[in-house]
Amino acid sequence: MKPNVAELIDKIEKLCNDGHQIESVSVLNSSTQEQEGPSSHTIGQHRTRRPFSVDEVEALVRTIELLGVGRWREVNLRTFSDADHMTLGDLKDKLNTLVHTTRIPHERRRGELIPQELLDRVLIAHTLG
DNA sequence: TTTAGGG
DNA sequence: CCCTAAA
Repeated sequence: MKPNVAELIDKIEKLCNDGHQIESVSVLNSSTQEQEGPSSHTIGQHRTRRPFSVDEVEALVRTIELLGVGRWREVNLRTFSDADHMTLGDLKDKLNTLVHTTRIPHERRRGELIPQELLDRVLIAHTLG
């Protein structure tokens, strides 16, 4: 039988984190603050790049599985409520890139649930590199 | 204001 | 990430 989500997530945490586990699906400002710095997200014509951490991707996919595709507003509130630098568009864009980088052929109409296949592939991708 | 797509 | 027509 193929490994379930819980196992994959657990494996990821052990490989990527140094012990900072997660409890629920919510954003955690772990040590993925990158090299930007506190004042990086300041003004400017455009926001600076902000790579999603593995935890953020995990939280995003899990929440989408729960609510369905297209409910970015809800996803944002449920999972990235405190992440001010996260916009609804960022969430939408992230799902698009994930689906494409993992090469998952799948119609993502509004309200449709993201298959666990996505989470699996995403986590595996992050695990193997 | 949020969705949904293209830029 | 940004821009923005539609809803």
